[in-house]
Amino acid sequence: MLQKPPLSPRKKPVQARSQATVDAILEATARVLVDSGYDRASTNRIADRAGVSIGSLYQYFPSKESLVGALIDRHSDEMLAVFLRQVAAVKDAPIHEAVRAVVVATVDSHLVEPKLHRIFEEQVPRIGKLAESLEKLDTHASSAVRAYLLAHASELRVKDLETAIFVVVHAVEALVHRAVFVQRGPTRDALVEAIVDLVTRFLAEDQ
Amino acid sequence: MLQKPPLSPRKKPVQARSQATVDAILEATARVLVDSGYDRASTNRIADRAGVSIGSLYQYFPSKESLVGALIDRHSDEMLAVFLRQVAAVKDAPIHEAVRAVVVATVDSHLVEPKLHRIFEEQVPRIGKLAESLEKLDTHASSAVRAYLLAHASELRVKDLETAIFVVVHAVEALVHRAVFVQRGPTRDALVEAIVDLVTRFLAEDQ
Amino acid sequence: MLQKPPLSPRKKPVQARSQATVDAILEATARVLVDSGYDRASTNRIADRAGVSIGSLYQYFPSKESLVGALIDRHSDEMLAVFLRQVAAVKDAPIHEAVRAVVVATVDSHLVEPKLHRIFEEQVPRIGKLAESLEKLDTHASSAVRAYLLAHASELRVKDLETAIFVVVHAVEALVHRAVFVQRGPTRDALVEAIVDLVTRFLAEDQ
Amino acid sequence: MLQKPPLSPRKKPVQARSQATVDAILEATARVLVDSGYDRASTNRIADRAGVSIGSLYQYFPSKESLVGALIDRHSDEMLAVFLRQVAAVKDAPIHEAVRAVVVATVDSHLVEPKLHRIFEEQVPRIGKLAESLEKLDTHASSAVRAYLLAHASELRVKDLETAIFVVVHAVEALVHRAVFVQRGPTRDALVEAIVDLVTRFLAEDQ
DNA sequence: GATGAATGAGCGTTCATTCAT
DNA sequence: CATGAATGAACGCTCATTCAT
Repeated sequence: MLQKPPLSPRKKPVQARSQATVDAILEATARVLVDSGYDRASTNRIADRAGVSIGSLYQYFPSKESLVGALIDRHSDEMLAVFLRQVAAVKDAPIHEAVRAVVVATVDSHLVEPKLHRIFEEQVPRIGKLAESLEKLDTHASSAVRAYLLAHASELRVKDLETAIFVVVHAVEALVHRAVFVQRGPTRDALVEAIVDLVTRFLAEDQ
Repeated sequence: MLQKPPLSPRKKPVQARSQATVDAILEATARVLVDSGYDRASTNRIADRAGVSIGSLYQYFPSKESLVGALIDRHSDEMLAVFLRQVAAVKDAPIHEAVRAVVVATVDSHLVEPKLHRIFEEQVPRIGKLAESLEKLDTHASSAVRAYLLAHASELRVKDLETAIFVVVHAVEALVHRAVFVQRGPTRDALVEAIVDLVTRFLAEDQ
Repeated sequence: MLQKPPLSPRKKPVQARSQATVDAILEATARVLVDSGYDRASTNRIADRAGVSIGSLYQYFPSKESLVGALIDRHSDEMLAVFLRQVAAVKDAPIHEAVRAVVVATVDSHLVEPKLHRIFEEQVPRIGKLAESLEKLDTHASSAVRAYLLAHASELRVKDLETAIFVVVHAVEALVHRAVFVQRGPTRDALVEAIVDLVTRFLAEDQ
Repeated sequence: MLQKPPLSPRKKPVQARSQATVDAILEATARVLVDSGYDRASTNRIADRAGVSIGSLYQYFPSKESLVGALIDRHSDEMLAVFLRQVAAVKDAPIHEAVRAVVVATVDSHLVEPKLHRIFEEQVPRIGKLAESLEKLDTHASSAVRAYLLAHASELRVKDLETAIFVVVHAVEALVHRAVFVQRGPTRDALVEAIVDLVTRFLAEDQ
């Protein structure tokens, strides 16, 4: 379901043109969402910005929901790439270091297109297929965390692994979201330290 | 709930009639939001459901935003009442017990009108005045937590109190929200235990 | 149809109260019209400003049209009073002096409540009974001019008196309206001179 | 009136379809205004009458104001064409003849679509952008008069040219409007004679 | 395929007017 | 008589979607 790098080279020219159109539409969607917000992001406005007719837009995306869903998917993939790259580097590191990497990676992934991400989180209704798209990131992040924790099970103080994953992933995500987007409250650095502390103490005994 | 002491005797009967209408409108708003979601909750539909003309609705609420905002305020007050009542009971209790009370109180407050709460969290765009209303609960919950932590500062291992409050309040809220509403994931009881553990270890040394 | 000074003193007390209410409503109408314009001057807003219930407003005025019509009548009476007082003073004066008096009187009558007058002229649709009310001033001004011209017929160069009256009254009115309200164009004094010149040359031979 | 020289060949067929729709909408606007008056001329009614969806109306006119403004512009252009054609023919004629031509041209221009013109003058509120559109005719008529008077300055008795233009244009317009639309009063022919007399005596010495 | 004109249900909101109290 | 809560038709306008060209 993810569009990975060009694995199937057949019909490239046609696909290349199509892909360019699709990209233009998705780019326009992102820009209109950021500029106008979800409620005022009409498909006509998006087609205009993409330099594409509204008819063409509907050729590639059968509904507004599918269009926004595709953009969310694309954005999730980008965030996930940032997250996984950083987390992969510490897959053998001790817990404290790994936790810090997860928190920082979460922050960095939130900085990919922060305005767009904020609109996804705060304006797009979590309904129908959009809800699924918006959950995608969690699911994949959970997998990465699961892999690490399974490999380091002996160092953990928590017993119920699935619950721990759930707690860690969602606590980190919620706190980072607020750290990145909400003005009031502690500085971002102070928060990162606190989140690392919170999660580390939860997962492992003091060494 | 009306007419407590005769402080302002003028317009009392008038107000009673109005209040009934206002209540009917707010009730209808809640029901329509739950049944149809925020996007399909039109003011005309709400007025219909309230058994009231659209004109009456606009006599009491100058805009859809103000109507939803009023309902959010009302709902926040109810949740807050549940939360504060339970938290007040442990204001002198040791940290572990207090944290458990906070987590359980958060869960209970989420069960006041869970479907409505979910709409507020997941469908109402965090924009303009609605954003403020949606923040109300956090602000008040933070105050309660602040009061407790200030009184128990000597027992805490965290130094930066404001950061700790921020972390605790938002982590608990985000995790409870998911515990209550999202089907996949651990059982609610397991989660409550884990959240208590997470927060307790963060705030205080093992005794 | 004009309310002249208290000619029928019976039932004074009752009428006094009613009259006070009516006056308050008319005053409020004038103020709301000036502040908000005709389109946004709702009967509810007017009743509010008058410190009177909407029900009472409709007790005295059966429709918005009748309310605005009454205000136009009242305003026309005030303008007419100013106009007639000044014109009466020159009823035996030579034409040039009389014409000047008419023009100046027209200007002065436009300054009674200029903002209100402008709204009557530029925003109130000339439809139904309102059209009649708005014509009232013309009719009475024409009568005054007619009386003068009849008395000075021998000095006139124009033969068709009714046509002359029509031309004089409406030309003066249109030009004075623009002189008073429109920013672009000549200064008011220059215009007054020109209007006097226009009308004098039209009515009489140079002496 | 379309497609004169092939200057911009792109979108020509497209434009033709659009232009037909725009024309239908403007025509319907004129008819609805005449039939129902400005206040009852709703955009939905106009779209209905044009045999076009309300959405199409708003594709071409972003607001009711812009729609009525466009119609006023179109109508002003038509009136102006009639006026200028007749006035141009006498640009070298002596004053008396030129004045007569101006008055007759003003009458004729008022007969282009008299009912519509009356609506514009008497029902459309002179507010915002509509005020500008409604002034358009005056401005252009003034220019034509200015050109003539400048060319014939030596024959004039008035010294202040701008004031004279102002007086002539607005007096003629106001009187013609009444001559054409108001039932009571002198016959139209008598009025035309009187207006010509009024203006001629004002501008020039008897020859 | 691409185009963009066209659609129309539905939205939030206003306001002259009525009528039970 | 006065009140003001209640009414509801109607308004200007948006936008996801369709379909003839």
